[in-house]
Amino acid sequence: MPELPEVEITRLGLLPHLAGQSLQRMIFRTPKLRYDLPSHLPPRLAGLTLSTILRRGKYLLFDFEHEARGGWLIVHLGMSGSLRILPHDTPPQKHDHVDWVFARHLLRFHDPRRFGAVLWHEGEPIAAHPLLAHLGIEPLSAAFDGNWLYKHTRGRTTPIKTLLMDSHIIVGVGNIYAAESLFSAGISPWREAGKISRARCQKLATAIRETLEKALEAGGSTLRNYVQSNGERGFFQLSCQVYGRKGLPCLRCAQPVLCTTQAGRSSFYCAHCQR
DNA sequence: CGTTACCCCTGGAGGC
DNA sequence: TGCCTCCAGGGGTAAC
Repeated sequence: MPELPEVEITRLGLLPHLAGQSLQRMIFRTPKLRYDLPSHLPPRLAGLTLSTILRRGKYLLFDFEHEARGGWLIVHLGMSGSLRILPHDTPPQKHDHVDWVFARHLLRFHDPRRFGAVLWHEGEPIAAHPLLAHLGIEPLSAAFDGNWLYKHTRGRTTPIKTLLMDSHIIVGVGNIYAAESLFSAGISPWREAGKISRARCQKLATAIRETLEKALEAGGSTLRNYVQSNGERGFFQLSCQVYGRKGLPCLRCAQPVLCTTQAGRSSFYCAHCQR
């Protein structure tokens, strides 16, 4: 479910409630998500204070840096994961896999499909973690623009959509926002990445940035409702131009939106508007 | 090295 | 109502 904007909104939602709080204990109800849980989270994590939460791609990085015995809690939401702040006595429900009991709040990880990841990292800079070390550029960073995209697509024969979703090149762009960005830029998801002109790379880079920022903006409005004792907070739904609209008229030209499969993922696009 | 196939899971939708 | 099949927004890993 979550792409970069949803993960960032999660980070912003958690931060004011957890920063500066000490972790009292952890509760595991599931032996493993993507990775084994207890073996990856040392009990001595309890007692540490959370200083801040960072994000790299779709990974949330909880900074428990504290004198000599600190480290980082790494959380990835996978396809269906979510993190919520809850009152201490909230009974767990189905698929509530992990609790971090802080002094004032409970942080709870919920993930029906269990593709999420929870890991602990210490002893080296967080950027050195094997899952983070080879991640690509942040699409909202100043360094990401048309020139960067042009340079890094040269020589690539893979379809542009596949490249956009490759986290070793660009992080955070998932299936929905890849489709929406390509529609916005008028580029076919099947276009060979290395053959896209500099001008169109510029257009695409802008489209990616604007698509993500628009989603962030939409999510920002839900922040004040972040703390809920029950029910689904639910991720905001960005209204999609092409994603999920197979067979429906293109909102630009009214031709039916197509859906094909690329690298095992569905690709929605308009063959008339996207070349 | 670049690219692709497969796999980890559950739940919801739609067909019969 | 029930059973079956297919599909889902991620991403690491193995294999070519």
